[in-house]
Amino acid sequence: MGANGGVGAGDGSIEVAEADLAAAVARLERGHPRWVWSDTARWYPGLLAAGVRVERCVDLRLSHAILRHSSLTATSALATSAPDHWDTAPRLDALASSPAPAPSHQATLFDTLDEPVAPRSARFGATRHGDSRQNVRMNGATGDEDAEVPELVEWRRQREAVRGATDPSRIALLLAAESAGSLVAAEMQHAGLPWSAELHDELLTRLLGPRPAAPGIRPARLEELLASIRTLLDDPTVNPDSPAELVKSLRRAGLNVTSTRSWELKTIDHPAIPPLLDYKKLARLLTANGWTWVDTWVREGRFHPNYIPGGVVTGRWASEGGGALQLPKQVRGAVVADPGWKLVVADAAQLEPRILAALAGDRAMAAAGRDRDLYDGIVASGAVDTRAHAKVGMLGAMYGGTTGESGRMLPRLARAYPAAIKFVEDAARAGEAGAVVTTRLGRTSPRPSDAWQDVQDAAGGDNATEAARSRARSAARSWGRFTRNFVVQGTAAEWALCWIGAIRRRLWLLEPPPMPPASVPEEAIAQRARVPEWPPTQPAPEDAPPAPRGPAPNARLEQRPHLAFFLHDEVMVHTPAHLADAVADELRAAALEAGRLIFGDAPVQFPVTVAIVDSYDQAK
DNA sequence: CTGCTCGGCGCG
DNA sequence: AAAGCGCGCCGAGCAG
Repeated sequence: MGANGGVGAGDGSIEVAEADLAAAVARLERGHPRWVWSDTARWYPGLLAAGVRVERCVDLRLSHAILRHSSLTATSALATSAPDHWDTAPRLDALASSPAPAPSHQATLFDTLDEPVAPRSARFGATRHGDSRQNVRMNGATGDEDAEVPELVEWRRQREAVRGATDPSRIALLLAAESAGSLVAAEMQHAGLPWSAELHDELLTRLLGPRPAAPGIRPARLEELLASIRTLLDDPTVNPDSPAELVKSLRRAGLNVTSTRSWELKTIDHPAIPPLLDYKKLARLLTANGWTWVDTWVREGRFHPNYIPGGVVTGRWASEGGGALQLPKQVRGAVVADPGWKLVVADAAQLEPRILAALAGDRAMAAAGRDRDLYDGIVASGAVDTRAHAKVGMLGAMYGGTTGESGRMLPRLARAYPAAIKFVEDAARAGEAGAVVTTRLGRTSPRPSDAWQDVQDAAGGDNATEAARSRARSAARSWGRFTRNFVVQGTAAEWALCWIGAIRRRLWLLEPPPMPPASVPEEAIAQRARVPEWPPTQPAPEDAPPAPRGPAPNARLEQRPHLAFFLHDEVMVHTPAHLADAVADELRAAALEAGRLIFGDAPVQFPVTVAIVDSYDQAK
């Protein structure tokens, strides 16, 4: 491909220098295309760094993973073909710092108007090792050239899989939501979570004492506690950071413990236990979220974790770097809005049991959650006597708990909500039999491993030992607990993806300027906020002037209300203060939208609690 | 020295 | 309360 700098080549493609890539994407973005690329995590961070936001995309890697395993597309060419590089391609964001040259990956841009309209496409390839240029190739509608574009080939294969699916609308929605989520993930990493290193230091100093001169030196408070522990256990050298050593020391002191878990220690009455529990709590704070953590992960007032959409089998996100999804409540006071900005924190109330009610079509449970706390509603129905019982009982039903309080609640819940309980029981039975289960939108659980199957087979014969049978039963029940939970957790994750996708679109269309001009009253701004449909239906025709929708693609998203954090069923938006109320409304409206997208008119509500705060610890 | 597992604990 | 699901990260301890 020939010319540099946007000059057309003979086949209708253009090629631009890498330095011009973001500008080219920003220009094309005005036509509201759907970018189809190999991997959002590979392509989008660079665009964001250049100040370019895209409206929508297809993430072929994430979509492929769903389609490969979904029971809704099991007979598709994609699912029945041999595994290829789409199954094994690593996420490429991590390779940026790798010494090895990154493999060539392509991205293709085209419009996803339904066939038979042939897509106009642009394509750019990864920079080759030692090559500073980047290709953008604009194709005409001819199919022969398209066939050479691996992304276009894969995209067609995926479309065929969706078209032939048992329920195309479900899987299509899942792919749209997953891809929208990939955009959110990259944008949140880009914008970061507002984090005050100063407040964090104050918090650590208050709890641990001043920062030690070097890592590895215990802070003053830990030294004090250590001295007490050693004295009270009469063991001047015990290291409480070593579970094995500590358990020996405790037993030498006459304490009958089998581990050093906090919950076990709490049942022991001994003077060494309180300082030991304090020590463990503070030592955890120091190692997980202490000064080293701040030095490592907070830069210029932001924590930039790497979110990994689809990183969990159930469809939840994972994260890496800084433990973003495990931020202890202890340190959330360091998450503070910028001056003149607010944090709007929302979480879905009792999301998983509500999801179960909707999945199972359980009208009684739906009614229990209508316009109130679901667990309160379960109590009001007379099924159980306290909210705590309702909660532990429902969690046990969804996780497969059989013992204790949770197990005792199950028969009562089964009487009051037979459809819901049957639903999770059926999912468990399927797993125990080695079958797969599928979420509402079509994400399917993995098959049990060969080792699992071997254990089952070994227990099948007439001469199987009792030990083998017992092992097989145990493994079967364990996998049943997994599949039981998979349908609920996985569908909840789908709801959450739809929620954040809707939030993302709504926030972008919220009134643009970070601060309103002095002459415009704030009320007028809120009223101008408009909400189109999501997922997007038909893009504007190519030859029509694009409708004015939202700010320019290269408006800085971090200067506008934006998602700053997402934690399974909870979101945080960082917003100029004058838009906080409007943001809160959008979060609620987006939740309504997510419920309708996935469950249509099912009479199940998905309420969210919303708090407008200055720091994260002020939320709920 | 690196790389691995384990115990433990943070989150939903 | 610590059972039943899903994760990531830490230090300790061990193997190579």
